[in-house]
Amino acid sequence: MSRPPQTDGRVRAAAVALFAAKGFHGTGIRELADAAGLSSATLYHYMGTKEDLLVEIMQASLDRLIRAAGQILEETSSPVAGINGLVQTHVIAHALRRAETVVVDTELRSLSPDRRGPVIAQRDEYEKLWGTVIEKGQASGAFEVPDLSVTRLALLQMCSGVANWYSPNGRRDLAEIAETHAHLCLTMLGTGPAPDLPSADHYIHLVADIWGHDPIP
Amino acid sequence: MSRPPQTDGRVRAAAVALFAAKGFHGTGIRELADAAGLSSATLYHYMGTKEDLLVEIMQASLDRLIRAAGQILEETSSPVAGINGLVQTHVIAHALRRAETVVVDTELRSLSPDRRGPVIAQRDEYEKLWGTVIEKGQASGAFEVPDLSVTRLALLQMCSGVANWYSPNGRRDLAEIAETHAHLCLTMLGTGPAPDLPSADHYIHLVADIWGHDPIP
DNA sequence: ACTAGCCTATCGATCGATCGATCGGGACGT
DNA sequence: ACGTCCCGATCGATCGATCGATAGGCTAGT
Repeated sequence: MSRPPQTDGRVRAAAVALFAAKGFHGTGIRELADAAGLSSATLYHYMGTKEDLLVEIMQASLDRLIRAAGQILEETSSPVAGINGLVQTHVIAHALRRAETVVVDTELRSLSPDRRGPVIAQRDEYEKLWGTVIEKGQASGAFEVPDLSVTRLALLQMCSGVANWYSPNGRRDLAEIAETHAHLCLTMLGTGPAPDLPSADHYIHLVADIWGHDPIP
Repeated sequence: MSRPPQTDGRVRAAAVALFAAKGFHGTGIRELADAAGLSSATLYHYMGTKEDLLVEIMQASLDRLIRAAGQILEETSSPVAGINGLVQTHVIAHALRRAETVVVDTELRSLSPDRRGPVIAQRDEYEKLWGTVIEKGQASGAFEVPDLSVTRLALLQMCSGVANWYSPNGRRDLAEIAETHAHLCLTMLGTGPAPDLPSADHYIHLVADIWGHDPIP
């Protein structure tokens, strides 16, 4: 049932973990090779340059976020339900795959200028999905926000922070954390209590479908 | 009026800027020496190791945040006014001194384990000030939050994010941004409209007093 | 069935460059 | 003469990356 560990995947998994823990420039290729169970020479059979590997990791992660958001926006109609889904999914992904999301959130500055553009474009594409929903909520009177883009940035930043402190062994369980964030965000947007929203479990399954079910958190 | 550029300050300023822009491990000491207008050998006349320099920068920054927060908590009585002050000051400091705050927020992982403890303790001390105010607000019925520590983390993360995108040449001016964040935070905490809070200018002056008035933002 | 040719996966050795850090000594003010 | 400030030269270590070589497996031709 569970996939046998392919070398290519081992390299990427090791890189995600190390880049998240010690930073891109703080991780040497020998260290990376050791973690993947290879020599540093063999590493280059599975990747281009070290920067290529970083770009692939970031783009794959952003691609999953964008796909998840698109799926949510298809299955919801109201802005309230949309934000609820975006927030919970974002929080759950940042908790269960905190290594790769931390890399996306912290290593943009490690990219050379010519590699940075496409990654930033992908990030902007994702953030634009949030902006659109917030704007619709504002237009329909469901939300009441003082400033659209400041609010969008504040929401995203707040939800991304989960990756910095979530622990699977922690006091609170994931569904609780996701729902708390959704509640905080919707309150911040000025909505009253919202009925009939999907439970956190729904979004946990959605994340598992897109990111894979492996118990790596 | 303005202080003549002291070499020691030039070194620290250059380090803050470079560490923020390229990361600690992404900044070489020759690069740092160039930016400070010195040789790499002379650099060591003004600092210990490169890691010593990083620790000093982080501790100085956290010390200022703690002093600012302490000053605010002295001059306010209600939790609403307290959070308003903490949020606005945090936002303004993260905007006007975004380089040093970015270093604090992103380079903890670059510290060796024995240097990390004291810095984390300082960060925890600062965050505890927020936690105490939130707790008092919850106890007095001024706030209505689903989870004290998740809320504290969400608030802090959201306000720190300003350092990632603020630009002095941007569309919105700083007072506007700070007040928007205060409004979002207080709404999130479930308070109604709060009268008689100090304007953002008050906190801009407070930040200038503690961080210095230099136009380096 | 045997083999020649090719592809994938792997490694030890090593490349030039850069890393953080140190040395001995010069210049200058007091 | 002593302390402060400064640097060129250089240290050993490590960096990211490439080299040539080897072992094994698959395929095609005979």
